[in-house]
Amino acid sequence: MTTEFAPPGPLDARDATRLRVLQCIRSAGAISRTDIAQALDSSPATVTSACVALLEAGLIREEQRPPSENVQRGRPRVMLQINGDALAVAGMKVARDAILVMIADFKGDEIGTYVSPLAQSRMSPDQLVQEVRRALDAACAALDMSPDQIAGLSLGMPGFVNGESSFMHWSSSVTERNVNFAPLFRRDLPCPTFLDNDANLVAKAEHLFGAGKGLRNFLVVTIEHGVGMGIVLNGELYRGERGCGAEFGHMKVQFGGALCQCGQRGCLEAYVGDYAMVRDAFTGRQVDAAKTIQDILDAARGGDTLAQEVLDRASQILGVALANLVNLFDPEHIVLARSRPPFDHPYSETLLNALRQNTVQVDAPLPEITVRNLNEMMWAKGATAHGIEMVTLLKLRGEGAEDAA
Amino acid sequence: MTTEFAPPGPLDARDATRLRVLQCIRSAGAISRTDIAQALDSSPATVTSACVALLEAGLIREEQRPPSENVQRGRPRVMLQINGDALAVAGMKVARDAILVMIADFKGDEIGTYVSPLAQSRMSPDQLVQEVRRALDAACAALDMSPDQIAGLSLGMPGFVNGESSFMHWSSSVTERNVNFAPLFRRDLPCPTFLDNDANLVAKAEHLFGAGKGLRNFLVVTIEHGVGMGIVLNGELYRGERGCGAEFGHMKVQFGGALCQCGQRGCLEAYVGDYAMVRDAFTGRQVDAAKTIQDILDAARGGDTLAQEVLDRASQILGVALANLVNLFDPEHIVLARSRPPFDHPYSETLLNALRQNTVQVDAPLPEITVRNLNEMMWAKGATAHGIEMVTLLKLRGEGAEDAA
DNA sequence: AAAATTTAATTTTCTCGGTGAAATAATTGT
DNA sequence: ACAATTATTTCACCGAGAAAATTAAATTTT
Repeated sequence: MTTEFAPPGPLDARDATRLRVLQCIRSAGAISRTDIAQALDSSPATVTSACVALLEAGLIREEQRPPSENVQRGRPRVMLQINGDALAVAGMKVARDAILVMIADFKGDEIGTYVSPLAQSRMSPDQLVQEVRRALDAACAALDMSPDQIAGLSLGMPGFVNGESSFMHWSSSVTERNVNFAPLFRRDLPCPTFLDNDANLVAKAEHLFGAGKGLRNFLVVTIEHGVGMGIVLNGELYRGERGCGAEFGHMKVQFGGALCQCGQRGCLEAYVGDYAMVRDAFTGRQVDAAKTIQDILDAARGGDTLAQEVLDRASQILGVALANLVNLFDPEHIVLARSRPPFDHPYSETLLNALRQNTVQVDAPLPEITVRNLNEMMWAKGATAHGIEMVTLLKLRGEGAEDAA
Repeated sequence: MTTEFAPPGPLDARDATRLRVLQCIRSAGAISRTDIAQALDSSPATVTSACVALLEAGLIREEQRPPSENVQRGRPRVMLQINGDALAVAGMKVARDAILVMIADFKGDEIGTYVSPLAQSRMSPDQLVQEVRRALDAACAALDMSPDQIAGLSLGMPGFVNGESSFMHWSSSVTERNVNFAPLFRRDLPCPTFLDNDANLVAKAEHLFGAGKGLRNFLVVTIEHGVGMGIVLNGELYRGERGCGAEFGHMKVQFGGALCQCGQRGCLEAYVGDYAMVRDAFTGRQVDAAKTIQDILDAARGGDTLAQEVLDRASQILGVALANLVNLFDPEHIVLARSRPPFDHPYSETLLNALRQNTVQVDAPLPEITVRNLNEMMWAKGATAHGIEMVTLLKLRGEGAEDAA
């Protein structure tokens, strides 16, 4: 077992082909060599040799009994599929009060989840890495696994992060700025570890497994306490020049508008983030307990005019902001991802109207909008998707190295 | 002389290396084979063979007298440079009252310009192509050239255009919607002709020859009658899924705000476009003649408070809108391109302040902002840049085909 | 049931772009 | 003139991918 946790660099031509074949199999679920060749527009010979390598590496396997559905003449196709048992990865999300952990197999299927509570919501880098270690060990223990079985760990974190170098410019979870986490990970964690912005990871998950499968240009907008975004352009995650783009939550939608937690005014987040809506809906009222978004939804359903107004305004503002994204990026698809509590019907209706009314008018139809009501674990699941991708690259490079040795 | 005007498709590996070498030479101005090999991280042998092909095709040439500056021991390097005389391209911009033409050599240097007046600002597709033909012939005549000498024509047009297929969804210059210009070009024009959005072409020019040279992520914002944008991401022009993105001018900056020429409210353009500023500065006044932006600038300098306010507000709004772009794209660089009349000092100051105050705070410095005061011909020049790129691709593919024949 | 047919996958042979090593070219320094 | 140095070219080779031929595994026909 190697101990080199270098970030996966560019692949040579051969490994790139193997990766393409692997991704083709992954996105198809089960597919024959012939169909892979057709899908990738390459020769059967190339596919065969790539599959030999992937089979030897244990990353894929042949389906044993094709249920002989549509029986054809000729030699039957052998279906290939991802070998889920090949390895396991851990995906984690640093939230305010806990680290959320999901362990997934190589297929992306959940093996189990775990919530590791945090004493404070802000920590030093060292403390954070220790907490990650603790979370990993506890999750493995709870799932009856050994940490050795984890082939890679992907960590999602709010803030400005350069995912390629594991360098964090700033995060609300960390007391320091400008921290290079790579050496800390190497020192304290038993497996290759990758860091990225949390919304980027959700986008990656949608790209690999979700609504963005196979798409080249799409956006994932996360709406929770704050508002985040992941951008996939030309089939790749777009991170910006310094890893601090995609700050949809801080797009200014009103001059001198509502105060945002970032200290500026008029940010989208200051209108549609959970904290902002709670603030607006309960300002100046006698409130006996801490209120949440759920209380607003309940109040609105119960006929509370102010609550209804707050929801309505938020929907409208979000719709206009999304229209801005459509006008700028012209994406194929937008995924609105939210954990608890889910988007409501009236919410979506107002939103879609505002969207339609504020996009530039073309004959072509609007991009599709998918609303995803998930649970908190969507963040950790996003991280597993990224982890699987990273570990795959390591594996391919690793196998290549073995050949050479 | 071939007559196949097929759009340049993807290149094979060999032509791709030749193209990389050519671009390396172009961006360096003059460079030796050894340095090219180093810059492209490839072997000297590869560079040699690519250069042989490029020299044979006449696209580059060896510099005759290296002025023996820093004399070194050993065999002196032979400097290679683009052969400007290799070919000429025409760049055109469809403006409201004229087609602006620039003829440039293969180096990108201007051979000459020409303005071909238009009777109407909106035409049928056929009429437009005829006008283009007329403009080409007239420009060539004026510059003492034959249209046969033009290796390619690139046409910039406002509106939603798919640059890869020459399909126009909509343009303010054309009376019809959803027109495929490719067959019209083939029918009526004597050389390969390419269509794209005008702002995209300015971005291309900045990328090849201007402030964006060598950059991977940058934006070009054009501010004139309307507001446009070209986006370069990962070193390539980003056009969106359907070719109707980058509509920065129609980003909503105010709910229910000022009326835009697109019919919607609150668009950036409705605050900072020329027409909007003129409208704001002279509404409700006794005006004796048609006013222009220049009149506002003059009035403001002369102490006119309303004019000053209009300028100030436009600067501030543009600054906030640019901050949104920075927050979303995190670019290396933003070019503000404008022809007549130039940005003023106070304009830029207010703008930069608004920009600073509305970008997400990171330790990393803001992207650089270049203000470009150009003349009307910047649009046509942008088109020549694109034309050069397209014709280069044709040439490379063409030479390959000749080899085969 | 054997042979023919059909489709899938593998093996073989070949092509071609790129590379390293060796050769050649064009200088300066002694 | 000759050695040293650096740039470029030539040449033999490698390796990834492709076309063609072969083998494999089924069904259909006879």
